[in-house]
Amino acid sequence: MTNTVDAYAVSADELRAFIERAEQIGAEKRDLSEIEKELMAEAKGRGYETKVLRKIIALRKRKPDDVTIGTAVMEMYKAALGMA
Amino acid sequence: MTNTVDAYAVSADELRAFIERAEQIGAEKRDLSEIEKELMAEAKGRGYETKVLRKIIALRKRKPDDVTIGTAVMEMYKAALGMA
Amino acid sequence: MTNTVDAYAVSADELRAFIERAEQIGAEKRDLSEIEKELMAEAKGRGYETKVLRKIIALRKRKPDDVTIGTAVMEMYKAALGMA
Amino acid sequence: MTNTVDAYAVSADELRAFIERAEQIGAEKRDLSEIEKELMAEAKGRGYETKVLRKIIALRKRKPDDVTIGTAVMEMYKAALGMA
DNA sequence: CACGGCAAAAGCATTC
DNA sequence: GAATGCTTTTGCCGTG
Repeated sequence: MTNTVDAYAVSADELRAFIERAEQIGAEKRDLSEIEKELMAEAKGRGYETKVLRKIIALRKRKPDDVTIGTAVMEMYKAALGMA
Repeated sequence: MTNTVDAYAVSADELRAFIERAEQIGAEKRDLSEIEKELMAEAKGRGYETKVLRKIIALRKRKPDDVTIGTAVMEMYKAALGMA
Repeated sequence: MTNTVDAYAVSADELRAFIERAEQIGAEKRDLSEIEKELMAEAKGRGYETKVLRKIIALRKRKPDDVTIGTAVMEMYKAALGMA
Repeated sequence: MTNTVDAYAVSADELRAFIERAEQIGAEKRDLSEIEKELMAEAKGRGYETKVLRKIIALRKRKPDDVTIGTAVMEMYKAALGMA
């Protein structure tokens, strides 16, 4: 027979499982961040400017349309402000 | 003989390699985020409050930090301030 | 009569006003950071370890948070996980 | 006569004063952030794209030289990658 | 479905 | 120049 204690125990196991899986995913993300950091350090050692590298990557990630639209609005605002 | 064009070409290959490796890492991170999202959706379907789940996870991550900061000077300052 | 030029001019004024107000706020923030820096320098001159000071401040900022998250569901989950 | 208790008491007061001043500065910074948030919300309500607004502000904050140098390297990398 | 709030991540500055 | 913490940005989720 299933009583409240059993149900609670099952719930605790399930809860713990969810949390541990989430924490595992978090750990893997942190590993990837570490690898990325090392990669950038290597690039820097090879003479590249990591700041610009990151900008390039961000640029490629965005949809081409977003960039176009974004710059169009940007130009409009700059023009309104008398910026070159 | 190595001329500027060759050097430039090599540089381009190397540059491209760095960027593609970084983008690959980014893709893996996004995959993990997707898996995490699905995990949370599953937890929600099982009746858990994902908001609280996330807080629990954050709490467990912070707990070890509090242990780390137990220096002598810290304890002295805390005592002077009447902190537990 | 309102033509596009006038509308544009008005828009430019408004845009400029928003930006200048934002920049003013940014300047005030930087002033505060500067004051904080000086304060820490003074504390250091008085013999305090600023690193520990900052940790104390961070600790006091987190303490109220722990109280905030004391929901019933949270407590239930923590109990199920054997957390204090 | 100054004994350790008095010296300690004075130190505690001084320590507390430093920390409270720092916390006060932190509170003021948070207030400014709140005001900035409201300002941006107002701008959005007036039809401006806050994302672009922030970029404009960042642009004006940087020294003109920085922008030029940054874009030069950026163009070099983009060229090497065959980006438009 | 747009909006605002919230938590995670990235980027940045500052420290030693 | 490595590392820490802070600020800013980004994505996510619930809500009107």
